[in-house]
Amino acid sequence: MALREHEKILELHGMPGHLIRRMNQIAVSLFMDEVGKVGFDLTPVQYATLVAVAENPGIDQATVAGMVAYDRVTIGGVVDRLVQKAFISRKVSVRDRRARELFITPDGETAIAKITPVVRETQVLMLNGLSDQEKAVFVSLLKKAADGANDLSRAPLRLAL
Amino acid sequence: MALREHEKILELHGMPGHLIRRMNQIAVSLFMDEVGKVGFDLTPVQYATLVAVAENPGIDQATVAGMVAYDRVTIGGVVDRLVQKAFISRKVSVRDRRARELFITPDGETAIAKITPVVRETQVLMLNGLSDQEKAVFVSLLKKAADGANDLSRAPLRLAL
DNA sequence: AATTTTTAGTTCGTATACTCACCAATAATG
DNA sequence: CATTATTGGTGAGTATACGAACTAAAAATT
Repeated sequence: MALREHEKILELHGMPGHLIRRMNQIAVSLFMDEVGKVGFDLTPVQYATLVAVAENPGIDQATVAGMVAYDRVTIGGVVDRLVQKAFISRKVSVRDRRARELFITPDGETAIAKITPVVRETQVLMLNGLSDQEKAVFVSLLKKAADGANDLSRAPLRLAL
Repeated sequence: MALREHEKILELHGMPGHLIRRMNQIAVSLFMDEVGKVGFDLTPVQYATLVAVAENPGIDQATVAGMVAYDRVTIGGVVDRLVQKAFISRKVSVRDRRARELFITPDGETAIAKITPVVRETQVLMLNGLSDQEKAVFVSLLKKAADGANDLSRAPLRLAL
């Protein structure tokens, strides 16, 4: 490789923020690969949104955004693409004409059924550097950390009462 | 809130992939806030790139990309913005006319000096849901997991020999 | 009931974070 | 030494992931 005489190990590589970003890259990359292998072109965000709609028929976009911890704008775009793929349908609510009610379609149900087992496998695969015991500890700390710092996020998780 | 009668807790919320994404959101959000407070508008990626260039004067873009685990295209854009902010300079290499040698400017040095302490504090803040001992365990598992799955990433970490 | 405030969704703008395809230049191979 | 393969950087295209500002509609307040 060119021009590589004087590299140093950066402090960066021990920082949780940097490591978390790398893990996120790995998780997204793996997700796309594995889901692609079974014939679907779906991102992690699209999958999360699809599941949230499937489990809560008629849910509106803002509530979905809260459930999966995204902002409204991003979810708007994600829903656009899921509608285009015919995995969900969207219609103006009669009760609140500002809101759009979301429903899963038969194609969407099929996609979830086919993809979900792959997603579960992916969750294990992405931690294949850790032992089973370490995996358990890691996930529990991850959960604790995410909950503890939830309010620091721009798009905090918001579950209904 | 509207339309929120029938929400369920999603399986999603226990999945490492989802939790990692949320932690990443939190980390980025916190970084921007804290760095903004001391008067700088710099993203985590821009900071990582800036540090890599500062520690390795004359480094080319592809090598920087490997060091911070990004793809070449993204780093190209990041470097564009850092050059525009006058934090780094870019010139065509004499040894390899394809490559661009990157150097930090005095303004860039100042920025690093001012920002680095804030970044270190941020790393602790984002884990404030964990005890000191848990923080240590978490970071070490994070490192192990990221190294173990490095090859699964689209933009794996590549350190020089 | 009229006004104010809040909320759902979208549009616009910016910055990652990639893929694919391409060009120019270097390195490797016969 | 000529050809092939690889590499550094960029352009085009897609999908997050936000902030700010806007419209329309509903909720809260006076």
